[in-house]
Amino acid sequence: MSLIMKNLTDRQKEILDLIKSYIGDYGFPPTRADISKELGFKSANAAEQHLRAIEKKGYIKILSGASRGIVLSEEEEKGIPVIGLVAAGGPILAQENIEKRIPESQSLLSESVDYYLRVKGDSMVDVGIFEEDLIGVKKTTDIKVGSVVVARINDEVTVKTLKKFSSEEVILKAENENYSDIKVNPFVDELNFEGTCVGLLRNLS
Amino acid sequence: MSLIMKNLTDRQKEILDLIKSYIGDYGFPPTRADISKELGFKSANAAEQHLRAIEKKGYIKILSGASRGIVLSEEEEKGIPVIGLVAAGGPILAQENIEKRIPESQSLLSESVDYYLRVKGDSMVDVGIFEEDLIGVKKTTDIKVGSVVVARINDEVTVKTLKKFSSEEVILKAENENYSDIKVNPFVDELNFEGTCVGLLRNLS
DNA sequence: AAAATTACTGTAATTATATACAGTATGTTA
DNA sequence: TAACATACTGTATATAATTACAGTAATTTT
Repeated sequence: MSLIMKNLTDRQKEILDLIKSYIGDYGFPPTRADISKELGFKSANAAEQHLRAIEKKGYIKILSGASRGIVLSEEEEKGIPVIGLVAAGGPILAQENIEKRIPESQSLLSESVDYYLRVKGDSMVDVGIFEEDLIGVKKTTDIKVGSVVVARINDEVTVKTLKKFSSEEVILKAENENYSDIKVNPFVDELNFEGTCVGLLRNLS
Repeated sequence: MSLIMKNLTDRQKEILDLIKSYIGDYGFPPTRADISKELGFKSANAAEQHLRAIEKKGYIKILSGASRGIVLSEEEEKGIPVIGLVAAGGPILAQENIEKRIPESQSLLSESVDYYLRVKGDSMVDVGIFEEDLIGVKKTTDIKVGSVVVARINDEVTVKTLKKFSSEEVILKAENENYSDIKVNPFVDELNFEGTCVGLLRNLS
């Protein structure tokens, strides 16, 4: 079972995914018959019951009487969270850190973005990452040397280029000549990689 | 009448807008009855006839037999065009220049973007605009000194900071010490402002 | 001046859709 | 072990929705 859709059964998740994909294809939600046809149910009521169950768990809202009246719940369409300042101690994606949400950008950035992080400071200006820019972060533990990473050193979140990564030493490079490299000994300091920077968004004007 | 919706009558445009706004509110298109109620028609057939007319003009597709089967046509939801290289001579938004389209980003960039332009060269690196970045351009003739503008000088499109703007001389500044300012005499050279840069998008990884 | 388009009202029929009720079977929780 | 949740089939019905047909009236195009 998925970690995100903890409450939903596999079948229910399958139906929720179908609804989303149907909306993507047609621009409106499926009927009970559409769902049944797609999943091979012989009775439209199978779909109905699943929908009720999914609604009960809060993932959709069924508008009574309206045809195709399936509304994805807030959480489902809230979009990608934008993280401003990260409170010390908690996880980055904690509710208190979420500044707002940006509707899913689809093909906007080629790789999928888990959240946007508002950049503080000018330590990355040489690679064109400026203060107040939003960097698109993909959560991954698969970190590569040379890529821009979001790292957490003793509860402090920082964005830097990964220069060296070995069991004895990790070097994080600031892309600004006024800053020096950060050398971390994983045995001394607590170091976690939150993700890789896969894109950037800037609001001018 | 609007310039963009040239074919549609005011009433038809009103209905098309209603459809879009309804979809925005509910996540699915309205029924004929919904449209009629909203616009005060006493017969659902009034909506039907309008829909047929709008379909005939190519702005929507009506899926026969399907409830709420109104599909916005390609053009209506294609999204914001991405411009790669601009062919000399023609308008920036000419079909041949459109590389792809990005689904409307809504609140992504605070101001509305008319098109994205892929940046060539490194003349703007000092303000964090790198080669291959996409800058969000808003078409406007209301150009301000100090802002990053998209200008066309004798058929060549360039992105620069507007440094000076007077009837005798226009200075466009490259944000890179290796480049010198471009001084344009509007009487000698043909100069057009295509728009202002209101945002930036970058794909890393 | 005729034909077509726009912009509706009104009626009605067919079909599309939601949804209740009655079951069956299996697995899970209290 | 009883109650509940999951995962369906099958039948039926009210209502939601599309959509055809018949008009009226004003405006626009040919």
